[in-house]
Amino acid sequence: MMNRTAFIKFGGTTSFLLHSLSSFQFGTHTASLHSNVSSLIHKITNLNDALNLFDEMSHTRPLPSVVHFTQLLNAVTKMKHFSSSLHLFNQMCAIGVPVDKYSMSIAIKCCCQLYRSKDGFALLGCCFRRAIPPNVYIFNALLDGLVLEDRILEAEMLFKKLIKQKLCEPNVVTYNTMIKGLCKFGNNVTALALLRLMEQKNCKPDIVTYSTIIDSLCKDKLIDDAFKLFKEMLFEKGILPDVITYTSLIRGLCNLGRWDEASKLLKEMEDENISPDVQTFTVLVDAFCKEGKVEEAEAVINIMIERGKAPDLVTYNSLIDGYCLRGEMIKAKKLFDSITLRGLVPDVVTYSSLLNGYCKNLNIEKAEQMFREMSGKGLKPDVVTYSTMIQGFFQVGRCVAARKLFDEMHAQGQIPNECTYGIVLDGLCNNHLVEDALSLFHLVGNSKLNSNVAVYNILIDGASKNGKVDIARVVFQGLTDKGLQPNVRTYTVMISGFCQEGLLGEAKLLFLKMDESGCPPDDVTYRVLLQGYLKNRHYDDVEMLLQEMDDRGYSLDASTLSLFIDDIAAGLLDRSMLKLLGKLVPKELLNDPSLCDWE
DNA sequence: CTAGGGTTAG
Repeated sequence: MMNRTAFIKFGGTTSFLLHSLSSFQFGTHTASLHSNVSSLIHKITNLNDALNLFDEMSHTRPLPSVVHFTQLLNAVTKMKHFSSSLHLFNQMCAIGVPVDKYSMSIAIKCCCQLYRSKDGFALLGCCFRRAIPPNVYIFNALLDGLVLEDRILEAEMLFKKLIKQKLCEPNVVTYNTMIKGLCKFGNNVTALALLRLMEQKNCKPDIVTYSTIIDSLCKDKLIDDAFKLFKEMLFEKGILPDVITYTSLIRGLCNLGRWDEASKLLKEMEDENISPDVQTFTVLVDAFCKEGKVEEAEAVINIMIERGKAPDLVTYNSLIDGYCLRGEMIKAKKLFDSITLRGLVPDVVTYSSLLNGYCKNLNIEKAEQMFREMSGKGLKPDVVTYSTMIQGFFQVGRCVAARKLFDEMHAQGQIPNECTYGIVLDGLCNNHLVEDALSLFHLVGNSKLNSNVAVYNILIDGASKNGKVDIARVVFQGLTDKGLQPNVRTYTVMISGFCQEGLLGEAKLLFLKMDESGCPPDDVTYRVLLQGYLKNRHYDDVEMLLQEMDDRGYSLDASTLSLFIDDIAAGLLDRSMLKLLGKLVPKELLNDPSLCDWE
C-alpha cells in the first residue's frame, strides 16, 4: 500500500489530485473532502491516484462514508486491479469502515476474477456473520468465479441451490452466467434448455443470453442452429443484434470458409449502423490468416487503420501466425519487432506464435532463441509454449532435448495437457521410439489422458509406420475393450497399417465394418484402401470402390490418381476405367498439366 | 456505491 510519501515521489501525473487534496492535507478543510470525494473518484484514471486518494481518505476524521470508499473500490475494480482492490477492502475493514453489501459484492467479485473463488466463498461466510444478507449480485459473482475456474459441476450445484433453498431469486444475469458456463463446456443443449426455462419462469432472455448461445453454436460449427436462434431473437423476441452478436456469426461463417455470407453479414451490420470494432476486424484477420490469405488480412488491417480502429496485440498475433503458416518468417519477425514501435508489448502468445513459426519451418535454433528471450523479458512460457517447443525438438529428431524440456515444464508447474501428451506420443513414434511411446501410454494408464481417441490414433499410426502392425492391432483392440468409439481416422490409420503390410484381407474386413458400425468411410479411407490395393497389385475390388466413391460424391487426390495412371500406362489396369476416374478428378486438379496426357 | 455475452498460440 502506497503511503503519502510515496505519493509525493510519484508526483507529476497526479497533480490534479494533489491540488484538489491540498485543501485538507493539513486537516483544516475536511468538510470540503466529503463533498468533493465523489468528483475526485470520477476523475481517477490510474491506480496510483486511487491508492493515494484512499490513503488520504483513511486519514481523514471523521472517516468518509462507506459509500465513498465503495465508489473508490469500484473505480479500482473497473481498472481490473483486482488484487489492489481487495487490499483496499481489507484496509477498509481494518480501519473500521462498516462494510455493506455493495463493498462486499465488489470484494467477492475481485476474489473470483483472481481465480480465488475459495476466498470469495469465505467472504460469503463473513456476510452471514456480519448480518449482511447476500444478494443476487454476490451470488452472480460467485457463480461467475466457478465458471471462470472451469468448476462447472460446482457452478451447477450453486445455481440449483440458489433456487431450491431460495437463497436469492436468480435474475437474467444469473441465468446468463450459468449458460456461459454450460457453453464453455460445449453443452449447447442444456444451455438452450436453460433459455427455455427462463421463458417459463418469466425471466426474459436478453441479447446476452442469445449472443452467448449463438457464439457457442458458431464455435461448434453449428451455423444453421446459430442463425435459427438469431432469427428467433430478432423476429420472435424483437431483440436487435449488436456488434458482439454479429461478430460471433461472422466468425462462424469465416471458420467454415463461407466468405461470401460473412461479407454479406458484415454489410448487413453496417447497414444497421452497427460499426465493426477491433474485435470484429481481428476475427476477419485471423480467419484470413488461417486460410493462408495473408494479403486479405493485411487489407483488413489497412481498413481498420483508415477507420481509426487501431489493431491491437491480438490482431498482430494473428497476422504473425499467418506469415508463419506461409513460411514467411522474415515478415513474421519484422512484424514482431515492429510491435513495440506501435506501443504494444509482445506477450506470451506473440512469442509462442513466432516460436511456433520457427519450429514449423524447422529453424529450431531461432525457436530456442525466442524461448530464452521471452524468459529474459519476464514472460513465463505456458503449456502451449512448452508443447510447441517440444514438438519442434521432436521434428528435428532432438528427442533428448524434448524430454528435458518436458521435465522442465513439470518443474515450472506447467501441467501437460491432452495436446502435449499427443505431441510427445507422436514425437516418440516418428523418431522410431514406439516402445517408449507405449511405455508412456501404459504409465498414464487409466487416467483421463488415455480416454481420448486421438491418443489411440497416434499410437496405431505410429506403430504401423514403424512396421509394427501387430502392436497397432493390439492398441486398436484395447480401444474397443475400453468402450471407446473408434472414429473415421482410427479406422483409416488401422486400414493403412494393414495395407502397408500387405494384409489386404484384414484391411477390407475393417473397411466393411465401418458402415456397420455407423462410422462410414470418408474420402481419405477410400484413397488409403485404393492405394493399398494398387501397390499390392490387387485389382479385384478397385472398380467397385471407385463406383462407391462416385456414389458418395467423393473425389481422388493427386497421388492416388497418379498411381492409377501409372498402372494404366503399364497395362496393369484396363483403359475402360478412365471414364470412371475422370468423374473422380477434383475440380482443382482439372487443369493440372501432369494429368493432361491421358486420353 | 455492486453483476453478464464476442478476438490470438499447440
